[in-house]
Formats: sequence, structure tokens, C-alpha cells
Amino acid sequence: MSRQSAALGPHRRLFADRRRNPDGKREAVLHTAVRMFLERSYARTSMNDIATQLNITKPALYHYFRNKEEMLVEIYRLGTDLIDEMLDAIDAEEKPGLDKVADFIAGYIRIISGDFGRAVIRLDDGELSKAGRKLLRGRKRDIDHRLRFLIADGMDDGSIALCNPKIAAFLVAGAIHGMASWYDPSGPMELTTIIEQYVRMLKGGLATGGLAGGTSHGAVEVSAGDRVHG
Amino acid sequence: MSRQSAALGPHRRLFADRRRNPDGKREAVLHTAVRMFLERSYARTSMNDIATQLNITKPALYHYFRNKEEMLVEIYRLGTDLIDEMLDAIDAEEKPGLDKVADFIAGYIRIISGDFGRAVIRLDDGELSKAGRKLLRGRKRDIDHRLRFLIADGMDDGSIALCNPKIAAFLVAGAIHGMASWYDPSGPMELTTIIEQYVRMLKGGLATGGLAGGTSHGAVEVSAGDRVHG
DNA sequence: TACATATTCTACCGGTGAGTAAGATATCAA
DNA sequence: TTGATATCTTACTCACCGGTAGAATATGTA
Repeated sequence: MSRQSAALGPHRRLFADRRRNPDGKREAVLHTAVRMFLERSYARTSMNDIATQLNITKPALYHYFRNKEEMLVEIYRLGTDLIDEMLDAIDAEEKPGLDKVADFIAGYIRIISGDFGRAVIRLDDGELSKAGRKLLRGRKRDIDHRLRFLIADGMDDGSIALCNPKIAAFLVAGAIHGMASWYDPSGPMELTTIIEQYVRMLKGGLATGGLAGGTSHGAVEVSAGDRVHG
Repeated sequence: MSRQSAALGPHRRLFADRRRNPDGKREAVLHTAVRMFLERSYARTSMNDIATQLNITKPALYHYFRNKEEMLVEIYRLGTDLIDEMLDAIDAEEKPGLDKVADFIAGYIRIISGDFGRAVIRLDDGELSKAGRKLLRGRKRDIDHRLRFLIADGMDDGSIALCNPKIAAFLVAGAIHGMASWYDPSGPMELTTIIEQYVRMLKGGLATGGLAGGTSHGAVEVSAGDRVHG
């Protein structure tokens, strides 16, 4: 709350006078909106709430955004861009698949610790129009598929144990998404500590030779059909 | 959709005549409500929607529930009860901690594949009143703590590698919670296949001797202060 | 200084949803 | 059969929210 107010202060101050600064003010609105959406949800945050927080009135917001959904769309776009860029960087690396996945885990956690990254995970895309929802889901699916490919690559180069990459990708992504609900940047837990343990544990689950035991035949089976296309 | 209608049919039929059956009808309302809440979210499902689905009118619903929130509270209660019961069963077992955690993973996945279990994860508790939210958060925290204890036990008996049980519990629970978003009971993926791979991978990440490498000093360090209390 | 325009405000509209009042109708038990 | 009561309906209230109309006011510029 105190951290929040402190971060909101500058935005509020930006609107204290009427100096012209469309881009800066637009961005300030967006930052305030994403924080409030994360805190109280998109649906429970009214345009009035956002305006009040910025010390202006509701209609003034419509000077910077055509409607409420445009804010949400833009937030999603900024968030997914961050993830795409990280994946681009990883694709450019020359490493075993397992290490690329490890880099993904670390990078993804860092992104999610920021507002726009966390928004991609936490905000309910059911609030979007049909068109907007379709677009966002597409981008999310692409990200998921790129993670699956990293895992499949690791299986090919022998660094990752045979498994169904679709399920593995869901597990890895899900574990990280969970963070978006409980992680508090101002809390006592150090981000690097979390990353360290997440990487260690998820690597342990993926790597070849972990607990051999299990029914590897099931894995080989799916690796034929389900794997690349997943 | 077709599966949904099929499952909703019986409930609808229950209200076809006015024979007295308060308990049965109340339960039918609840089953319909949880399905619709999961499909369209709590906020976007109106009392009218639920009533229409059951072929009655909105005020009739208020014969079985005092208000909308009472439905949500009851759904949460039924869901968390399922989880508590499972944890009771696991606590009664005599096994290494790692195997108990494995049982938890399997049991939790099965519960989440059902409507009420999934509801605990997916429905936004921000819709609850302050009191209701506090209660639910308490129950969720208890569940989380019980999982942490299972992990800590495994560390004591040597079946689980030293780590911060708080982070480990979040990782395990988060990975499973992710399922609640994408798993479709009528889809092509077999539940047992998913369970098998989840158990294998998460066990691999927890077990002693996975990838030794990592900085185990960090683990020992937290095991002193953060561990039991976490 | 004076004009064009960016910024913001007051006052409103239309729609929706939770919840209620009060009465009609069927069921059950005696 | 009849009365008590459970069940359900029609018609409504109240509050909130997204969005707009149109005017007021400040700003930057020529």
C-alpha cells in the first residue's frame, strides 16, 4: 500500500498541472491502471477509480484511451512483448535444450515480477471482446509452443528426459505462473533465491537420469505423434 | 457445450415440477452455479443466468440461497473439504515424505479435475466479502502449510533434497493449479497420463541426488530459520 | 495579443445486475 | 377436502458503471 502510493505519486503529480504531455500522461494512466487492475481486478476497478487515483475525472481518461478495453489490450501487448523478446534472445543462444529452458525459467520469473508481465498471467482475458480475446490467446499459445520446442530440442540433444513436451511445458509454465499470485516484490523473499530454487527443481524434474524408474514407454509413445505438433 | 448441457439436463428437469425437494434442488442449483462460474466467471454469471439455465426465475433462487455470495462460499467450502480429506488420508500414511508428496500430487490433480476442486483454484476470491475472503484465505493457507510440512518431513527423512519448503510447496501447488486452467475432462488427454508425468517430474525435482550441483548452502541456511515456520 | 487546440469538467444516458415486495399456485398432511 | 406452507412469478427498486455531449479553461504558438 505504501509502496503502491509511492509509485503512484509521480503519476498523480503529472496531472497536477495541464501542461501538454500526451505520451507521458498516457503512459502514466497505463501504469496506474495496471497496478489497480492487479490489485483489485480489471472488473472491480472502474474508470472512476482510475481517474480519482490520478486526481482527474473520468471523461479526461477518454482523452488518452478510447475505452477501458483499450487499456487492457495495451497492457497485454506490452507484457507479451517482454516475453517474446526474452524468447528471441534464448533462441539465439547455442546451448543444450535443458540450459535454454533454465534460462527461460529465470527470465520468465524476472518478467513476471514486474507489473506488465504479471498482468499477462493474472488479468482475466475473459473481460476482452471476442476479437481481443482471440488475439491474446493466440499470443499466449505461441509462447507456450515456443517453450515446448525448447523442451523438444532438449530431448533431441539428450539433455532432457523423454516426456510429453506439452505436459512438461504446462508444468513449468504453471509453476511460474503460480508465483504471479503470491510473489510480493517488496516482501522479504529475495528474487534471486526464488529463481535459484525454481531452476534447480525444475531442471531436476526435466533432466535425463533424474529418477529413472517411471514408465518411459509412455513418453516414447507420445514423442512420436504428440511431440512436435503437440 | 454439449457435455455441459447433458450434465445440466438433470438439474433442469428437477425443476420441471414443483414437487418438494429442498435439499435436492439446492444441490442442483449449486452444481449448475459452479459449472457456470467456471465457464463464464462468477462476476459475469448473473443470478438470472443461473435461473434461466434451470428453467426458473431469479427470485426462486433466493428460496435456496440467501444471496449470490452464499453460493460461492458453499462452493469453496465443498472444494476445500475435498482437499482437507485427502490430506488427512496422507497424514495417516506411513511412508517417506517424498512418497507422501507424490500421493498429494496425484490426489490433488484428481480433485482439481472435478468442478468443486477446480473452483477453489479458479474462482476469484476477490468477489467475496472481507469476512468470507479472510476465511477462505485461511483455509488455503492451511492447505499450503500442510504441504510444506510434508516436504519438510521428506527433508528430515532424507527422501527430499534440502531446500526452502515454502518455495517448493508453491512450485508444486502452482504447477498443479495451472492444470485447472487448461485441463478439459472431455478432452483427449488421459488423466492418468498427466498424473504420471507430473509425479515423475515433480518427484525428480524434489528428490535427493537429482542434480547435485546447486548451492546447497542456500538451502541449509533457510532450513534453519524459514523452514518449519515458513 | 489572439487564435487554435489540447485538456479537463459538469451533467447526463442507457444498460445491467443484485435483491425485494407481494401475490399466485401447487403440494402435502390431516 | 381443506388449510398450512413450500414454491415460484411478476413487477419493481436501487446502485453502479461505461460512455458521451457540450461547455469551460488552460496552453502553446504565430
